[in-house]
Amino acid sequence: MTDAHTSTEFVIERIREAILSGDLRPGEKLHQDKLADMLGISRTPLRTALTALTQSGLVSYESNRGFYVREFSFSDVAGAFQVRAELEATACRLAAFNMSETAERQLFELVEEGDRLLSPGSLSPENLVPYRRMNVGFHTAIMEFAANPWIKTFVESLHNVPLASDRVIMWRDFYVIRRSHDDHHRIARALAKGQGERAAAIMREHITFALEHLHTQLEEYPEDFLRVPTADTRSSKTRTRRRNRRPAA
Amino acid sequence: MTDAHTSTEFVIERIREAILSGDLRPGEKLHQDKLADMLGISRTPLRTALTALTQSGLVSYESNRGFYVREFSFSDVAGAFQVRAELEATACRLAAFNMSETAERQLFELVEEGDRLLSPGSLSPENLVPYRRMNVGFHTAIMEFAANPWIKTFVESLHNVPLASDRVIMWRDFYVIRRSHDDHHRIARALAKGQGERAAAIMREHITFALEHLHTQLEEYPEDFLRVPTADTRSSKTRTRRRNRRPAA
DNA sequence: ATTGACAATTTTGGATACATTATGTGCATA
DNA sequence: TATGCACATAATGTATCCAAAATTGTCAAT
Repeated sequence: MTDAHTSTEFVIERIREAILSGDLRPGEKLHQDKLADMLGISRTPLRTALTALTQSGLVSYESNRGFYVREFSFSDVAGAFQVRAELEATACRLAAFNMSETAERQLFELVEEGDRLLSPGSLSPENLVPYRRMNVGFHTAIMEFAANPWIKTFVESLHNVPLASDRVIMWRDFYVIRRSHDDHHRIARALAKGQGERAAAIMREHITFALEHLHTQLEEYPEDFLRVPTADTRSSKTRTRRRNRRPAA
Repeated sequence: MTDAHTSTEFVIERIREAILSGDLRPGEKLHQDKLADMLGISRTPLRTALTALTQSGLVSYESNRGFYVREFSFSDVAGAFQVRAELEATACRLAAFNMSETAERQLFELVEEGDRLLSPGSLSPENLVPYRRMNVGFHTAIMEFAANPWIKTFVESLHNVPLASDRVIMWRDFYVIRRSHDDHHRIARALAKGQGERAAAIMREHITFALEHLHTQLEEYPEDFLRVPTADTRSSKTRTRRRNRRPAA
């Protein structure tokens, strides 16, 4: 199934999934004993997993107080899109210099795959996952052609921000998807022709619009999304308690 | 001394320093028992520290084989500069919208501090550290004004790439420093006037040139820098051993 | 001499036990 | 009633111990 050799690696993946899927809620305390029990392991590999997830940004940590599911404000999400737009635009600019025959073919195949999935005139539920795979593949491919590993690394870590994750697809409005896929067409063609700046511009807008659209969708259909914790989830009592205690130490 | 409350946090900092300073060489194996002994702690907090450092990119890890000081190719370093240039340019563009009175003042104070340090007409060894602090402060300040935490996060992690770290200063050629600080002047003024694009352009070149300069310096005075591991540091024997064994698993 | 198999040793990964720090409760006091 | 302190409780951080895996060394066979 997974290629995780150690239980730590296995648990990292388990918890990441639980957080991104919303099984573990933002701000929720990650109780070591309880979690270890649930997962059927001891605290040692669990703690290892949690520190790893802390570094990759999904979990927050305070010395001697423990781990929490990290909370993201909407401004964090917006910022993630902003930076992703820049990074992937840069990827386009760089990729334009490295487009081999096979690279071109790979992009066009992904684009055609998208065409097939959208050809019915709507995105059926069973095509949602394949479409997402295609989408991820397209963006990833370009970052690989850019041959700058940092871009891919950072973009991946931005996908750990819940609503900025590429697992969110705007499936409600077919026209939006169609248009988004049209961007892919143009980006692929631009790259093939070595028009790096053009590809970059389309990509930047492609991602910037995704944020804008997310924003409007959030207001119209908030129930479609996991709650974004703008307010605090913990009781105000606990919070003041904490504030008062900390400075003493 | 440090504000590390746990020995894990303390050890993370110790090891990071050791790696960035070159005490621990790229590719070197991080032996758990030995390291724990040296640091006077048990393996548990050490392992925690190592997984944390793995995620932040300074250490590499293979299941059941252990931790190694991560090796960076020159192309990694170049890529780090490239991405940093884009990120900090973006920071400039964003910061231009958020320039408060105090923000302006803060920038100009840093610039003036630089003027003072450079006024003798050369950068004396005892001024090297203050200059570095000023430099870091300047770049950090702009990223903070940009109000997008991701930028700062990623740039910080790029500073973990040995030669891309801001602890490397090109002190040999005073004109280069002077010119670099002149960029700071212009960036500060541009931001103060709300000229985001201009500031971004200067910043991009500011960092792009730093890479170019590093490159020439590396060729002229390689002994000034810690060895960049283009070739492998481990014995070829160990390496073939590994290659042959792995596929069996 | 080289290769391959096997045992011995070392090293890593995980579980448990212990120490330390935070949290919560109750009581005394103002 | 509210506040502050002391103690009890619970949770985290670290050390130690055991199990599993990898590395090393030995030896026979070719």
